[in-house]
Amino acid sequence: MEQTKPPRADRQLSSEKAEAILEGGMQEFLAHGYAATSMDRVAIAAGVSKATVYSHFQDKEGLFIALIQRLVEGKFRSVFGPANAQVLQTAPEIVLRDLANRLLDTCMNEPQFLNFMRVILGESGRFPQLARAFVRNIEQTSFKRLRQYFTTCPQLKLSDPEATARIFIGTLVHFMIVQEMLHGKDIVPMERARLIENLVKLIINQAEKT
Amino acid sequence: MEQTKPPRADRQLSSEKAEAILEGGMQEFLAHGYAATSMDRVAIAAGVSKATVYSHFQDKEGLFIALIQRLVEGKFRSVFGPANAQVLQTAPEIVLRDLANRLLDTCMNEPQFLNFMRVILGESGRFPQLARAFVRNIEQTSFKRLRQYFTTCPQLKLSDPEATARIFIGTLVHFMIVQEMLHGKDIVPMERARLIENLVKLIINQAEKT
DNA sequence: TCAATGAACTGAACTGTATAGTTTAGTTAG
DNA sequence: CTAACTAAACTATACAGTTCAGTTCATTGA
Repeated sequence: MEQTKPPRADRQLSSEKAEAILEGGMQEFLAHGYAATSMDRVAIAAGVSKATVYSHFQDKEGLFIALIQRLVEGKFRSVFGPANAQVLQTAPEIVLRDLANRLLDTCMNEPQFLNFMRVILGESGRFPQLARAFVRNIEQTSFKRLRQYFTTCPQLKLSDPEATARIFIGTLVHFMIVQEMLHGKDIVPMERARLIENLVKLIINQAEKT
Repeated sequence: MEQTKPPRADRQLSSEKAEAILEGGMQEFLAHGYAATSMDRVAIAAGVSKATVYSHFQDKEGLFIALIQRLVEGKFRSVFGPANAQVLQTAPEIVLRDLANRLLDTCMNEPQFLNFMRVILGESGRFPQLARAFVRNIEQTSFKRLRQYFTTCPQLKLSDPEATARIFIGTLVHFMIVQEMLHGKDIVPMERARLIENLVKLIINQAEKT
């Protein structure tokens, strides 16, 4: 078969290649971590020549940083869910339960999210700027949103909304880490709904008490 | 120096060398992660020849697994602190506050602990058996201990001690991850005592309510 | 309409270094 | 004497990053 027909003539646009490289780099880096990822495999995954990779990004570290920054600022920023508008009309019990469920759902529905967290946590010693970007874009945002809700919700009068927000998010994130990331589901089983129910009640009762 | 009993069946290798290799491997693997650690540097760190490393351990993966298993079962098992005996006489408020402080202290006092967690979390996708060993030896143990306390403490009558234990530990572990591991101290500052105070009050009030 | 230009890209070879793991010849110590 | 150990060389592979000759294609200019 001597055919060499190029089936499709792609327009040579630099930004499309850059996009493909970031996409291929995401696959590789999230699957194997920083050190175990090779630039040859990134180029193959991106469907691009190695030289093109190095014409768009300075080096392996530069690609990795650009890639993680992008994920932190875009793709995974929505993990902690957007706040609805008329939540203040709804009972806090329901709002909080829904929020918790949405937060944990997002981790399951984004299959890459667990690997993303693994890379962020595993490389947080060698790439502290990426860890800080994660905190700034994801943790801080969710703290702020929840504290805001705790502060403005008429039925809730918490003495320290910020600390309560930390307890809420911390409980759920740790649950996700132990059950999913560390494969603890069968070792320390716990129904998601049961944990959420207790967490929500703890906060509601606290508010009623004051 | 008293000598060890010379067993004969299998190969008899010096346990001192094995110890040194595990120690050197710990330094290297915890500092650089699995993929970025070289066996040459492990041998140098252990003060041992490379051939000796391979006579004690089958390969890099075998050394890594043996090493992490050991850390999980020994060195870092105490992180979540031993339970005292006469705690049941003390007010729960004080017991829980002390427990939380001890838990967070241990992370600071064991400077390697953060890197240990980074490796466990970062490699949990490629070494699920190590992640499970971590859950079995550290998370499960602390859940059990705290649930036991919640169940037996006369002043506390929690409706779900297991879930409450998860909330307690999850809040503290997440705090440690965000503030220390992800370098979030300056981005999302939070006094440790303030968080602990709120967490403890949340649980105490819940108990009084019932 | 048709070259001609030039920038983006390709594939493959290439450099230099690092790696996992083995082998060998020789040394130490019980 | 022997078994653990050492130092160093060695094999074979992989990697980051570069170079280069050649291809593709859109734009230009006549």
